[in-house]
Amino acid sequence: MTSSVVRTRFAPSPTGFLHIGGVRTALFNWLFARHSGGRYVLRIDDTDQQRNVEAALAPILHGFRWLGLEWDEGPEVGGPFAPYFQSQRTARYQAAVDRLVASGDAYYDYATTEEMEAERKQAEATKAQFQYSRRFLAASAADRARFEGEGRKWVVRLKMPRQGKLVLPDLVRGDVEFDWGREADVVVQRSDGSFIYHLANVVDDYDFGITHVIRAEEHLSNTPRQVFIVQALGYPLPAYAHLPYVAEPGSKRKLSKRKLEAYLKNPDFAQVHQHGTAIAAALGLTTTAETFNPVTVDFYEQVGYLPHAVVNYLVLLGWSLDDKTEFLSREQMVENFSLARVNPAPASFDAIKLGAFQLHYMQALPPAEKLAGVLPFLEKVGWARAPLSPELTAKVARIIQALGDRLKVFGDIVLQASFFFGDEVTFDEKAFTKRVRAAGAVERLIAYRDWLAEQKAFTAETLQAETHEFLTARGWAMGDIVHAVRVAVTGTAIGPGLFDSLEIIGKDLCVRRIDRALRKAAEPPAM
RNA sequence: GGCCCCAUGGUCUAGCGGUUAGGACGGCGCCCUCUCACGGCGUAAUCUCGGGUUCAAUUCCCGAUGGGGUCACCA
Repeated sequence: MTSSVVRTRFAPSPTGFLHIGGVRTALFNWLFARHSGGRYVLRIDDTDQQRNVEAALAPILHGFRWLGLEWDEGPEVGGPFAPYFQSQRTARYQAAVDRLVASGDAYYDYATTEEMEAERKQAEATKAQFQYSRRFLAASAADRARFEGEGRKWVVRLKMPRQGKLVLPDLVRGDVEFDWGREADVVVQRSDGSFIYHLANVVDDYDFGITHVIRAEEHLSNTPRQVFIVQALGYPLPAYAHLPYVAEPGSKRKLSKRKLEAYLKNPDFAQVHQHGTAIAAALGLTTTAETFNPVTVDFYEQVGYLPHAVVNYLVLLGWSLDDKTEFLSREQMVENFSLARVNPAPASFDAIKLGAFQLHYMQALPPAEKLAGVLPFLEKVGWARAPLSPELTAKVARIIQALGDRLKVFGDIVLQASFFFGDEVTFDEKAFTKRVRAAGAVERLIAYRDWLAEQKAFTAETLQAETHEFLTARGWAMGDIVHAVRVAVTGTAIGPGLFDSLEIIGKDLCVRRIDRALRKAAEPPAM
């Protein structure tokens, strides 16, 4: 299985969610393989017999595809070393355990959990370093028969060395040293016959010809036992690179998808979450902490981020090209990526900064692509249905143009363009009070309404020019009319340029909406 | 607690002995302006501490402190 070609892997367990930290690790594996002209493998760690592996895996595979992190071998694409599911590879693990036992590097152990726990407590009490006595180690068939006669159950443990040091070369951290004597005789096969991750992991990496194990730092402490298995089995040692983990917003603790509540106390994180939630609400999506969380990539797809913005943000979390490059194309990333430039310190997740990348790439997006990106959202709220008529296409294109940079994510369309669709408009009461009920506003609004109804060329450009004349003729300023008209016509005080809005809405509807606002202004304010 | 890792502004980072410590996000101020965004200009803010080594330490070494990871019949 030795190969001179670089082979990396990412091994998600099918949990149903693609964690942003996991994506960063996967991205670095992907980039390293692409940079080296190697292969990137996706392996599924489903040793825990879960029920709906397929259902739990689908969103993860979908997320990777959305981000453009295609795998060369793995689920759905196959490959020369299939199967890529751990649950289907147990024969390989059994063979490895048998060899380990045969060579004396592992043993059947018959200690009960309680007995093991007692030894651990004992060591703790005397402040001694815990080291299993191995008194239930079965050295022979006779031992096994005896223990089993006592009704004991076996487990297979590694017989770890109790002397010497392991010097582990790490591509990110340099040499890391461990004392073998501090490593426990960990279980590799459970009493039910199933296998522990570390064993499966080593066997799979060997079987798949993985040359570089690039994973998060949390695995560093577990590496000695894996190295022991590698060596006992006579496998070549892969190169290791332990990446810093992605930390919580505003903290250095490891990011976890289970702590949404806590992260929402971070104002920046909360702001991004709230923006997404508003879009989801407009789309009628039911959102839960599990399915709708800025720690999960799903969130960004649902809200309408550009995948490359997410990738560009993530590649810079722990890696940099130089002192000033912020925006990198996929090609630049592949060309320049190196493990040597990975920063060993953890980096906290900053959703606002991700938003800055999103804005940048959105601004650079050609109008046709914006139109395509916005379409699914329009369909979801029922403002449009594919295929769009030429008129609707033109209207949406015009709206996107008018929205300009206000359209930060595709989902913003449903938040910011509602008054361009349908007849009725919902008035923002605060804005209505401030702008329409203001002193003199109604009179000016009536005058403008009558004037507007007479206008022939109803384009933003001419409306703006003509409005100026309208105002100077009366000695009014732009501010005297614009705010009330905006609220009357769009219902809200914020939005695209007023004349763009008037043009898109059209004369008749503008007049009707102003009339409605005037009627509302004539009524007493609702409490 | 043991072991291991880490340490430049609030955040992401550049720096690999001599720099006015650079960039980005965010903040603040001003400008632009029909609102909101965008944009422009400006501005504040960083080398955790203590010892060495050296003519010279943010940079190299040691220690402390702080932060974090990991110690399962989870992955």
